[in-house]
Amino acid sequence: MSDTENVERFSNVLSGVVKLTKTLSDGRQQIVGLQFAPDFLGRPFQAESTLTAEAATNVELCSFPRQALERMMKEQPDLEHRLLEQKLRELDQARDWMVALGRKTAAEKIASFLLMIARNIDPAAGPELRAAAFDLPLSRAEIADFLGLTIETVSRQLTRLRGNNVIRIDNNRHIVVDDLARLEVRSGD
Amino acid sequence: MSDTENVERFSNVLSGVVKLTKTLSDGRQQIVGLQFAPDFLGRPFQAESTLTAEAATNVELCSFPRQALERMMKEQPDLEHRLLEQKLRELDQARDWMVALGRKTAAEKIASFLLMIARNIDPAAGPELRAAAFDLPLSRAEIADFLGLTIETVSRQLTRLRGNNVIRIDNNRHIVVDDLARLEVRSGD
DNA sequence: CGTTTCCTTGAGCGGTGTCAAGCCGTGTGG
DNA sequence: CCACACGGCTTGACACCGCTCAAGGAAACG
Repeated sequence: MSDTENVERFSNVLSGVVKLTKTLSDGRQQIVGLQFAPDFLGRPFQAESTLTAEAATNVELCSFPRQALERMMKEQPDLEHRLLEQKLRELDQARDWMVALGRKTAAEKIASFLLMIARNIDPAAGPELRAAAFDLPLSRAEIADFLGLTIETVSRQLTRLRGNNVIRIDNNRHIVVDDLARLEVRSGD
Repeated sequence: MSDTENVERFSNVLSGVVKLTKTLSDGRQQIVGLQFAPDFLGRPFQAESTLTAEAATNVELCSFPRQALERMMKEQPDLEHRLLEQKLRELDQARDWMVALGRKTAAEKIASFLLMIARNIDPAAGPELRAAAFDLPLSRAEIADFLGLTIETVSRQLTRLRGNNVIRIDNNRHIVVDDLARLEVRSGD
């Protein structure tokens, strides 16, 4: 399952990573959100703005039509409350990335991105893990679209982190971070 | 009233513009949201992330403590629903700006910013107005923090738009746009 | 007046983009 | 099994946009 998803439906992400993309008329793209399990997926109450949801990895979804959701919310106010909390979290995340996009250097963006993946990819991991190993859910091109960079800059910055022994890279996708604190230092926060 | 506001309280913006700012440890700042009348202001259900709300212009607020809001929401589910819709709009706006921050040039950022102000500053104006005149609610430094640029770049791009007769500038703050379509062409969307 | 703050303008530099070449792993067909 | 093509990634050379640093103008205010 790595196709574009219809946003007129709603889903829970059971496993995998879904990317939310916006595209300018001349083709420039920006990934504006990543949804990990067990996030909720969809935008109720309005015609969607020009937003595309696409699987970034193999994804398992629990999906149902818009009307079903809105009916369920009427019957069960608790559901609307949980939806609100999820959307508030997404808003916080979006604003964190705005700082990265607007004010961080390429090196800081890459470090922040790796940290964010390390902390989200394993749902079981607590907030205070010291090391991490994971497969990148995005290609270099997708990372570039997420960070507002080019493929080449992403590649150069990853090579640089490897050269400084902050990360190891296997198969272009698998990343090992022995000391997350060293990444954090470079994330600019 | 142009002071920092306590985010442990909640408010309706009755008039004026409030800016939401995030700051990195070394002082770099990014404005992550602008709230116009009649927007709602505040972040329920959780310790606030590091977000500062500050009046950008003279502002009138209708403010009340956190607990009052959460009590009112329990009693009146409709309120929680309206809050959800507002937060969904804020999320859409945040994602629009992520595209601007990540993928637009300085010139496009400035054009997009002016368009956005023109459309929000007068709550009465419909979506299809052809011309606009308004006072910028932000200083050059604040515009820079909003667009991920420097003061100098903001100034140069505004001068350039004036040189091309797309806008007129009085008193450094008052902007006149005779043809919004010409701005839209330069906004990159 | 002088001072301050905000803004503009210029000169030069650097980080990131652009363009181009080549590498590596994988799949495909002979 | 090899030859080849292909996509994803890396690396290098160079250009340019936007940043840095610096000087000075304009308006507000003492």
